[in-house]
Amino acid sequence: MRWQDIDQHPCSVARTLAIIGDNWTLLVLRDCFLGVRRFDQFQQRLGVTRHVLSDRLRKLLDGGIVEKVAYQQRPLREEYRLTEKGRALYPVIVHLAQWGDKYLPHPLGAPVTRIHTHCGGVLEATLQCSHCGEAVEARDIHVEENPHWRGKVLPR
Amino acid sequence: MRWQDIDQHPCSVARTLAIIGDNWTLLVLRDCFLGVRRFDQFQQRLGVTRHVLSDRLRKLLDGGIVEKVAYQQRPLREEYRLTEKGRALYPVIVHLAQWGDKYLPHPLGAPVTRIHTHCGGVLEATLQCSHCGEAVEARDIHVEENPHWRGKVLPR
DNA sequence: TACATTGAGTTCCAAATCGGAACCCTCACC
DNA sequence: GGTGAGGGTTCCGATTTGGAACTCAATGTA
Repeated sequence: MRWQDIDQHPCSVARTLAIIGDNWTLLVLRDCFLGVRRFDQFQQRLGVTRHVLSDRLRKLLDGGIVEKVAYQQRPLREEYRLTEKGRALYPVIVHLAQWGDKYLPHPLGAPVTRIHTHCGGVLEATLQCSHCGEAVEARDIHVEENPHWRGKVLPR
Repeated sequence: MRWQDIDQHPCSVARTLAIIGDNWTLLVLRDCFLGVRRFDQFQQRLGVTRHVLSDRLRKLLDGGIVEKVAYQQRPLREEYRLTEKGRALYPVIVHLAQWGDKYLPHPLGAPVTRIHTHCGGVLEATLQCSHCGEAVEARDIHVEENPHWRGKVLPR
Protein backbone atom coordinates (compact mmCIF):
# COMPACT_ATOMS: atom_id res chain seq x y z
CA MET A 1 0.00 0.00 0.00
CA ARG A 2 1.22 3.43 -0.87
CA TRP A 3 1.33 6.20 1.71
CA GLN A 4 -1.07 8.37 -0.28
CA ASP A 5 -3.76 5.72 -0.09
CA ILE A 6 -4.07 5.77 3.69
CA ASP A 7 -7.00 8.17 3.47
CA GLN A 8 -9.02 5.07 2.51
CA HIS A 9 -8.59 3.56 5.99
CA PRO A 10 -11.59 3.44 8.29
CA CYS A 11 -9.30 4.80 11.04
CA SER A 12 -9.64 8.47 11.95
CA VAL A 13 -5.96 8.74 12.76
CA ALA A 14 -5.05 7.45 9.31
CA ARG A 15 -7.39 9.86 7.54
CA THR A 16 -6.03 12.72 9.62
CA LEU A 17 -2.44 11.78 8.87
CA ALA A 18 -3.28 11.60 5.17
CA ILE A 19 -3.51 15.40 5.37
CA ILE A 20 -1.03 16.37 8.06
CA GLY A 21 1.15 13.28 8.45
CA ASP A 22 3.66 14.03 5.69
CA ASN A 23 7.18 15.06 6.56
CA TRP A 24 7.25 18.84 7.13
CA THR A 25 3.49 19.33 7.37
CA LEU A 26 3.30 19.29 11.15
CA LEU A 27 6.17 21.78 11.23
CA VAL A 28 4.23 24.01 8.87
CA LEU A 29 1.32 23.79 11.30
CA ARG A 30 3.56 24.57 14.27
CA ASP A 31 4.60 27.74 12.46
CA CYS A 32 0.99 28.59 11.66
CA PHE A 33 0.24 28.54 15.37
CA LEU A 34 3.22 30.83 15.97
CA GLY A 35 1.73 33.34 13.55
CA VAL A 36 3.61 32.57 10.33
CA ARG A 37 1.44 33.20 7.29
CA ARG A 38 3.55 33.84 4.20
CA PHE A 39 5.15 31.43 1.78
CA ASP A 40 8.64 32.86 2.00
CA GLN A 41 8.46 33.06 5.77
CA PHE A 42 7.63 29.37 6.03
CA GLN A 43 10.34 28.59 3.54
CA GLN A 44 13.06 30.50 5.36
CA ARG A 45 12.11 29.29 8.83
CA LEU A 46 11.79 25.64 7.88
CA GLY A 47 14.52 25.41 5.27
CA VAL A 48 12.24 23.16 3.26
CA THR A 49 12.44 23.41 -0.51
CA ARG A 50 9.88 25.68 -2.15
CA HIS A 51 8.56 22.77 -4.16
CA VAL A 52 7.77 20.65 -1.13
CA LEU A 53 6.35 23.61 0.79
CA SER A 54 4.07 24.38 -2.13
CA ASP A 55 2.84 20.78 -2.14
CA ARG A 56 2.24 20.67 1.62
CA LEU A 57 0.38 23.97 1.67
CA ARG A 58 -1.82 22.75 -1.16
CA LYS A 59 -2.72 19.65 0.85
CA LEU A 60 -3.53 21.79 3.88
CA LEU A 61 -5.70 23.99 1.66
CA ASP A 62 -7.48 21.00 0.13
CA GLY A 63 -8.00 19.62 3.63
CA GLY A 64 -9.57 22.88 4.79
CA ILE A 65 -6.96 23.37 7.50
CA VAL A 66 -5.68 26.65 6.13
CA GLU A 67 -7.24 29.12 3.72
CA LYS A 68 -5.79 31.80 1.47
CA VAL A 69 -6.65 35.33 2.46
CA ALA A 70 -5.63 38.35 0.37
CA TYR A 71 -3.71 40.86 2.43
CA GLN A 72 -3.27 43.26 -0.49
CA GLN A 73 -4.54 43.76 -4.02
CA ARG A 74 -2.26 44.75 -6.94
CA PRO A 75 -0.25 42.89 -6.89
CA LEU A 76 -2.51 40.30 -5.37
CA ARG A 77 -0.80 38.82 -2.34
CA GLU A 78 -2.34 36.10 -0.29
CA GLU A 79 -1.38 34.59 3.01
CA TYR A 80 -2.22 31.28 4.61
CA ARG A 81 -4.39 31.39 7.70
CA LEU A 82 -5.65 28.62 9.89
CA THR A 83 -9.35 27.90 9.63
CA GLU A 84 -11.39 26.91 12.66
CA LYS A 85 -10.82 23.30 11.56
CA GLY A 86 -7.10 23.99 11.56
CA ARG A 87 -7.09 25.70 14.94
CA ALA A 88 -8.74 22.60 16.35
CA LEU A 89 -5.41 20.82 15.82
CA TYR A 90 -3.78 22.98 18.48
CA PRO A 91 -3.88 20.27 21.17
CA VAL A 92 -1.82 18.01 18.92
CA ILE A 93 0.92 20.62 18.57
CA VAL A 94 0.88 21.48 22.27
CA HIS A 95 1.24 17.86 23.30
CA LEU A 96 4.05 17.30 20.79
CA ALA A 97 5.85 20.34 22.20
CA GLN A 98 5.33 19.31 25.81
CA TRP A 99 6.52 15.81 25.11
CA GLY A 100 9.65 17.17 23.45
CA ASP A 101 10.27 19.58 26.33
CA LYS A 102 10.09 16.71 28.78
CA TYR A 103 11.75 13.82 26.98
CA LEU A 104 14.14 15.54 24.56
CA PRO A 105 15.18 18.52 26.65
CA HIS A 106 17.52 21.09 25.22
CA PRO A 107 20.43 22.24 27.41
CA LEU A 108 19.21 25.84 27.18
CA GLY A 109 15.68 24.95 28.22
CA ALA A 110 12.36 24.98 26.43
CA PRO A 111 12.33 27.38 23.48
CA VAL A 112 8.94 28.87 24.35
CA THR A 113 6.52 29.03 27.23
CA ARG A 114 2.78 29.08 26.61
CA ILE A 115 0.87 31.44 28.85
CA HIS A 116 -2.87 31.15 29.26
CA THR A 117 -3.88 34.78 28.86
CA HIS A 118 -7.12 34.34 30.84
CA CYS A 119 -5.40 33.32 34.05
CA GLY A 120 -1.74 34.15 33.44
CA GLY A 121 -0.65 30.62 34.24
CA VAL A 122 1.76 28.47 32.27
CA LEU A 123 -0.14 25.98 30.13
CA GLU A 124 0.55 22.38 31.07
CA ALA A 125 -1.78 20.17 29.14
CA THR A 126 -2.86 16.84 30.52
CA LEU A 127 -5.19 14.30 29.06
CA GLN A 128 -8.32 14.50 31.17
CA CYS A 129 -11.54 12.59 31.12
CA SER A 130 -14.32 15.08 30.44
CA HIS A 131 -16.70 12.73 32.22
CA CYS A 132 -15.00 12.43 35.61
CA GLY A 133 -12.26 15.05 35.29
CA GLU A 134 -9.49 12.64 36.22
CA ALA A 135 -6.11 12.62 34.47
CA VAL A 136 -6.06 9.79 31.95
CA GLU A 137 -3.22 7.51 30.86
CA ALA A 138 -3.14 5.01 28.03
CA ARG A 139 -3.52 2.08 30.44
CA ASP A 140 -6.77 3.54 31.83
CA ILE A 141 -8.51 3.34 28.49
CA HIS A 142 -10.50 0.47 27.09
CA VAL A 143 -11.01 0.63 23.34
CA GLU A 144 -14.37 -0.48 22.01
CA GLU A 145 -14.69 -1.34 18.35
CA ASN A 146 -17.52 -0.05 16.19
CA PRO A 147 -19.44 -3.22 15.19
CA HIS A 148 -19.39 -2.15 11.54
CA TRP A 149 -15.70 -2.99 11.34
CA ARG A 150 -15.67 -5.99 13.64
CA GLY A 151 -12.17 -7.42 13.36
CA LYS A 152 -10.87 -4.82 10.94
CA VAL A 153 -9.80 -2.14 13.36
CA LEU A 154 -8.49 -3.90 16.44
CA PRO A 155 -5.71 -6.47 16.21
CA ARG A 156 -6.34 -10.20 16.14
CA MET B 1 17.82 21.53 4.73
CA ARG B 2 17.15 17.84 4.72
CA TRP B 3 14.31 16.37 6.73
CA GLN B 4 16.66 14.21 8.78
CA ASP B 5 18.49 17.28 10.06
CA ILE B 6 15.50 18.76 11.85
CA ASP B 7 16.60 17.19 15.12
CA GLN B 8 19.12 20.05 15.23
CA HIS B 9 16.36 22.64 15.68
CA PRO B 10 15.96 24.33 19.04
CA CYS B 11 12.23 23.63 18.75
CA SER B 12 10.78 20.78 20.81
CA VAL B 13 8.20 20.01 18.16
CA ALA B 14 10.92 19.64 15.54
CA ARG B 15 13.01 17.32 17.71
CA THR B 16 9.94 15.26 18.50
CA LEU B 17 8.99 15.01 14.84
CA ALA B 18 12.53 13.94 14.01
CA ILE B 19 11.62 10.67 15.74
CA ILE B 20 7.91 10.25 15.10
CA GLY B 21 7.17 12.67 12.25
CA ASP B 22 8.07 10.39 9.36
CA ASN B 23 5.36 8.98 7.14
CA TRP B 24 3.97 5.78 8.74
CA THR B 25 5.55 6.31 12.17
CA LEU B 26 2.49 7.82 13.82
CA LEU B 27 0.42 4.99 12.39
CA VAL B 28 2.85 2.52 13.93
CA LEU B 29 2.34 4.32 17.23
CA ARG B 30 -1.43 4.24 16.84
CA ASP B 31 -1.18 0.47 16.47
CA CYS B 32 1.11 0.23 19.49
CA PHE B 33 -1.61 1.86 21.57
CA LEU B 34 -4.13 -0.65 20.18
CA GLY B 35 -1.94 -3.48 21.43
CA VAL B 36 -0.01 -4.44 18.30
CA ARG B 37 3.47 -5.70 19.14
CA ARG B 38 4.83 -7.94 16.40
CA PHE B 39 6.60 -7.06 13.18
CA ASP B 40 4.32 -9.04 10.88
CA GLN B 41 1.23 -7.74 12.63
CA PHE B 42 2.29 -4.14 12.01
CA GLN B 43 3.17 -5.00 8.46
CA GLN B 44 -0.14 -6.64 7.63
CA ARG B 45 -2.28 -4.02 9.37
CA LEU B 46 -0.50 -1.04 7.86
CA GLY B 47 0.37 -2.47 4.46
CA VAL B 48 3.71 -0.68 4.71
CA THR B 49 6.69 -2.39 3.13
CA ARG B 50 8.84 -4.46 5.48
CA HIS B 51 11.82 -2.34 4.64
CA VAL B 52 10.17 0.89 5.72
CA LEU B 53 8.63 -0.70 8.80
CA SER B 54 12.02 -1.99 9.83
CA ASP B 55 13.48 1.50 9.48
CA ARG B 56 10.67 3.19 11.42
CA LEU B 57 10.81 0.68 14.26
CA ARG B 58 14.54 1.20 14.50
CA LYS B 59 14.02 4.94 14.88
CA LEU B 60 11.41 4.37 17.57
CA LEU B 61 13.84 2.04 19.35
CA ASP B 62 16.68 4.56 19.07
CA GLY B 63 14.36 7.25 20.39
CA GLY B 64 13.44 5.12 23.40
CA ILE B 65 9.75 5.12 22.48
CA VAL B 66 9.51 1.36 22.13
CA GLU B 67 11.72 -1.42 23.40
CA LYS B 68 12.26 -4.99 22.32
CA VAL B 69 11.07 -7.62 24.76
CA ALA B 70 11.63 -11.32 24.19
CA TYR B 71 8.39 -13.26 24.36
CA GLN B 72 10.03 -16.63 23.71
CA GLN B 73 13.50 -18.16 23.52
CA ARG B 74 14.54 -20.68 20.80
CA PRO B 75 13.94 -19.41 18.44
CA LEU B 76 14.40 -15.99 19.99
CA ARG B 77 11.35 -13.89 19.23
CA GLU B 78 11.03 -10.31 20.33
CA GLU B 79 8.14 -7.91 20.30
CA TYR B 80 7.98 -4.15 20.39
CA ARG B 81 6.46 -2.58 23.47
CA LEU B 82 5.90 1.04 24.34
CA THR B 83 8.13 2.41 27.06
CA GLU B 84 6.87 4.94 29.60
CA LYS B 85 8.31 7.62 27.30
CA GLY B 86 6.31 6.14 24.46
CA ARG B 87 3.09 5.90 26.45
CA ALA B 88 3.44 9.60 27.19
CA LEU B 89 2.61 10.23 23.53
CA TYR B 90 -0.91 8.93 24.06
CA PRO B 91 -2.49 12.41 24.17
CA VAL B 92 -1.13 13.11 20.69
CA ILE B 93 -2.80 10.01 19.25
CA VAL B 94 -6.05 10.66 21.10
CA HIS B 95 -6.27 14.22 19.81
CA LEU B 96 -5.47 13.12 16.26
CA ALA B 97 -8.23 10.51 16.48
CA GLN B 98 -10.75 12.94 17.95
CA TRP B 99 -9.96 15.53 15.33
CA GLY B 100 -10.46 12.96 12.58
CA ASP B 101 -13.72 11.76 14.12
CA LYS B 102 -15.03 15.31 14.16
CA TYR B 103 -13.70 16.83 10.94
CA LEU B 104 -13.26 13.82 8.65
CA PRO B 105 -16.19 11.71 9.76
CA HIS B 106 -16.77 8.32 8.20
CA PRO B 107 -20.32 7.46 7.08
CA LEU B 108 -20.33 4.43 9.38
CA GLY B 109 -19.24 6.44 12.40
CA ALA B 110 -16.10 6.48 14.49
CA PRO B 111 -14.16 3.22 14.26
CA VAL B 112 -13.51 2.99 17.99
CA THR B 113 -14.75 4.50 21.23
CA ARG B 114 -12.36 5.07 24.12
CA ILE B 115 -13.82 4.23 27.51
CA HIS B 116 -12.21 5.52 30.69
CA THR B 117 -12.19 2.33 32.76
CA HIS B 118 -12.12 4.23 36.08
CA CYS B 119 -15.44 5.96 35.53
CA GLY B 120 -16.94 4.14 32.54
CA GLY B 121 -17.37 7.38 30.59
CA VAL B 122 -16.43 8.00 27.00
CA LEU B 123 -13.12 9.85 26.78
CA GLU B 124 -13.44 13.26 25.18
CA ALA B 125 -10.16 15.04 25.53
CA THR B 126 -10.01 18.80 25.68
CA LEU B 127 -7.04 21.06 26.10
CA GLN B 128 -7.29 22.39 29.62
CA CYS B 129 -5.19 24.80 31.58
CA SER B 130 -3.81 22.95 34.56
CA HIS B 131 -3.55 26.28 36.36
CA CYS B 132 -7.17 27.46 36.18
CA GLY B 133 -8.89 24.37 34.76
CA GLU B 134 -10.49 26.25 31.90
CA ALA B 135 -10.71 24.84 28.37
CA VAL B 136 -7.97 26.40 26.24
CA GLU B 137 -7.97 27.37 22.57
CA ALA B 138 -5.09 28.53 20.42
CA ARG B 139 -6.25 32.15 20.60
CA ASP B 140 -6.11 32.11 24.40
CA ILE B 141 -2.40 31.40 24.46
CA HIS B 142 0.42 33.89 24.48
CA VAL B 143 3.77 32.45 23.48
CA GLU B 144 6.81 33.69 25.33
CA GLU B 145 10.22 33.13 23.81
CA ASN B 146 13.16 31.80 25.81
CA PRO B 147 15.69 34.69 25.80
CA HIS B 148 18.45 32.31 24.73
CA TRP B 149 16.97 32.15 21.26
CA ARG B 150 15.71 35.69 21.01
CA GLY B 151 14.49 36.09 17.43
CA LYS B 152 15.27 32.55 16.35
CA VAL B 153 12.10 30.83 17.44
CA LEU B 154 9.30 33.29 16.91
CA PRO B 155 8.67 34.89 13.53
CA ARG B 156 9.93 38.36 12.64
C1' DT C 1 15.75 -37.47 6.63
C1' DA C 2 13.32 -34.23 3.86
C1' DC C 3 10.11 -30.50 3.62
C1' DA C 4 7.28 -26.70 4.86
C1' DT C 5 6.34 -23.01 8.10
C1' DT C 6 6.97 -19.03 11.20
C1' DG C 7 8.94 -14.66 12.65
C1' DA C 8 11.81 -11.07 11.74
C1' DG C 9 14.07 -9.10 9.03
C1' DT C 10 17.51 -7.86 4.46
C1' DT C 11 18.39 -7.38 -0.53
C1' DC C 12 17.23 -5.96 -5.14
C1' DC C 13 15.28 -2.95 -8.61
C1' DA C 14 12.14 0.24 -10.83
C1' DA C 15 9.28 4.20 -9.68
C1' DA C 16 8.21 8.15 -6.91
C1' DT C 17 9.74 11.93 -4.08
C1' DC C 18 13.21 15.14 -2.31
C1' DG C 19 16.89 18.81 -2.12
C1' DG C 20 19.05 22.40 -4.45
C1' DA C 21 19.18 25.70 -7.67
C1' DA C 22 17.48 28.29 -11.39
C1' DC C 23 13.73 30.28 -13.63
C1' DC C 24 9.02 32.70 -14.27
C1' DC C 25 5.22 36.01 -13.60
C1' DT C 26 2.96 40.14 -11.90
C1' DC C 27 3.22 44.29 -10.24
C1' DA C 28 5.56 48.30 -7.90
C1' DC C 29 9.29 51.42 -7.37
C1' DC C 30 13.23 54.28 -8.95
C1' DG D 1 14.35 50.29 -18.46
C1' DG D 2 16.22 47.97 -14.60
C1' DT D 3 15.59 46.12 -9.95
C1' DG D 4 13.13 43.97 -6.34
C1' DA D 5 9.42 41.46 -3.75
C1' DG D 6 6.20 37.76 -3.31
C1' DG D 7 4.77 33.44 -4.65
C1' DG D 8 5.38 30.13 -6.88
C1' DT D 9 7.11 26.25 -11.06
C1' DT D 10 10.72 23.68 -13.64
C1' DC D 11 14.71 20.91 -13.97
C1' DC D 12 17.99 17.47 -12.54
C1' DG D 13 20.61 14.30 -9.85
C1' DA D 14 20.25 11.92 -5.28
C1' DT D 15 17.43 9.59 -1.91
C1' DT D 16 13.55 7.02 -0.44
C1' DT D 17 9.58 4.07 -1.48
C1' DG D 18 6.89 0.08 -2.95
C1' DG D 19 6.83 -4.53 -4.26
C1' DA D 20 8.67 -8.78 -4.38
C1' DA D 21 12.04 -12.18 -3.50
C1' DC D 22 15.47 -13.95 -0.46
C1' DT D 23 17.80 -15.13 4.16
C1' DC D 24 18.32 -17.28 8.58
C1' DA D 25 17.29 -19.94 12.70
C1' DA D 26 14.44 -23.02 14.70
C1' DT D 27 10.37 -25.77 14.90
C1' DG D 28 6.62 -28.75 13.29
C1' DT D 29 5.23 -32.61 10.06
C1' DA D 30 5.49 -36.70 6.85
